[in-house]
Amino acid sequence: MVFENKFVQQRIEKAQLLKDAGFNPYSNECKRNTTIDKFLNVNSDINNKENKRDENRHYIVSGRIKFFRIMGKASFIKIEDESGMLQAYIARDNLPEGFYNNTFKKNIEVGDIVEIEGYPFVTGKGELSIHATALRLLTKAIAPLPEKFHGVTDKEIRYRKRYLDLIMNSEVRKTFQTRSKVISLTRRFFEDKGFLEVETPMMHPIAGGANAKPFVTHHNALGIDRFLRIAPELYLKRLIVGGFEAVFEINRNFRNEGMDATHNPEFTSIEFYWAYKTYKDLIEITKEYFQYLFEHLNLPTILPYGDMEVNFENFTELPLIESLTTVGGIPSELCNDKDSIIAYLKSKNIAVKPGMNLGQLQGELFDEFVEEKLINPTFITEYPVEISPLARRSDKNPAITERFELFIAGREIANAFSELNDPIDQYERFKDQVDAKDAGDDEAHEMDEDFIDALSYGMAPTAGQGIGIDRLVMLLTNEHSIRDVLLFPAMKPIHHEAKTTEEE
RNA sequence: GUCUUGUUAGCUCAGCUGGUAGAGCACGUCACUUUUAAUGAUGUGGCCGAUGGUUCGAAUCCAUCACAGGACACCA
Repeated sequence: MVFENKFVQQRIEKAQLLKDAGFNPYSNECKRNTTIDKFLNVNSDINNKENKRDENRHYIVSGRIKFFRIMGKASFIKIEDESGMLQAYIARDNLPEGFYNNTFKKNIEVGDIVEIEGYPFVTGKGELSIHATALRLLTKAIAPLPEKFHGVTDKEIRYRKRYLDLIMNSEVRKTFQTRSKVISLTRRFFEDKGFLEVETPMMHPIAGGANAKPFVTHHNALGIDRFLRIAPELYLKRLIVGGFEAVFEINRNFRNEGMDATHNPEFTSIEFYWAYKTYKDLIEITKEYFQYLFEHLNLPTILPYGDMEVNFENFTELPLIESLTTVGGIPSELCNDKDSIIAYLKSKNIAVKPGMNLGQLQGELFDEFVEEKLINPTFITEYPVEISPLARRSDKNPAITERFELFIAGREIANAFSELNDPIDQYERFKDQVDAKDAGDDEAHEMDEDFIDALSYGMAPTAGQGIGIDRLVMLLTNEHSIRDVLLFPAMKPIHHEAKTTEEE
């Protein structure tokens, strides 16, 4: 039963008593004329006034009751709206006859949403408050709020019932306000640079653009399966072929993989593609982008993240192979020899999968010995071609690609490269991926013939980049779980008894 | 996927080597017209995550399962 809890029952009764007394427990008549933060700002001068009050000022504020202190014939309550918290002084003799004793004290309680009419004054203890001349119930809460001091701390409740988390933990709202700002600033930044925001399909006939397992869904009318997209990349590049020169898309990707502190099955990224540019230009625009974000979010350029301090004034570039030695401390002579790397990894007790090529092994060295040491923003460049199936080869050295990944606080934040636009090279690389897939790699790419077709019409030299928005927000808000920057993170369903027995 | 730690009242938490459940907040009743987690008095409130087992007896011991947190593996 949904409403069987005794506290809920009690509150439903109170709602009925209010209804019987002529008060609609779900009234729609809102007369609010100011928000709480405005009230507090506008009336900050009250403390200097005679009697510390001004009965000529008249306000109506609304909010949820968070504290309720009855002191006999008068009470203090605190109400909270989106902008802040305000104390109200509710005295019997300032309210209609009988309202205080019969209605307010008996049937109004913590959790209810009310509207308070009155004038500003400062209490004996010095708190700017509203002196109520009227109080109206707007919404009766029939579920009791969690404990007023500790609030909700249980992560499971906080994620499953985010609304409760938001009611009880106002700093959580700030995280999501920051997230929202990051997204709108990102949109504005790229629009101001002349990029066009586009929307490409989320249901793909072939899941491409990344190495990941897709979700499968079904189109009934066509009788065919579709994949939820794992990346928008291949569609955005088709648009560059079509003649758009700067496009971006901010939206969700879906990957059918494990969940942990940095992975949610659906996550938000921005990908942008820029014709007649190279990854060098992307390094510059990325620096500019971070500067823009920090400026508009008012963040300090030396940003704390956990135990770390990240200096955002100091972006550096470092070729991957060089980083193995200078950051990872790996002897440089073994970094270009397969067998030496395998021996080195084994000597460090790291399992090496059979059949890895040189590029993959270098990537392995980087992941093991370098990545977590890159605290200040670092563009790692010159990725081996074997681990960059969609990136353009360097003209000087065909074994490496014109690519970078940006690392901050020991984590990858962005991935970018000059795009491969040679259709025959792309075809060969897809074929290698198909072979890998046949050999059991279920994250390898499939052959996307239409994409090859598109490239064969000619794609202007283009640079493209992806940034994981969730992880970026984690970094900027000093959060350490992706679930704390997602309003409704993915959670397993709770199996009820009846359902479990049914399944067995 | 593996390991590990949790799950007790609406919420935050106690509960010893097995003997039939405890606090604070909230809620009910009473007192109190300037409180700040208001205070004082008093009372109600529990299928101890689920299922099985051991035992005369299980919140407590064992097994399985569910969910969550953390770590590792994979990945963005």
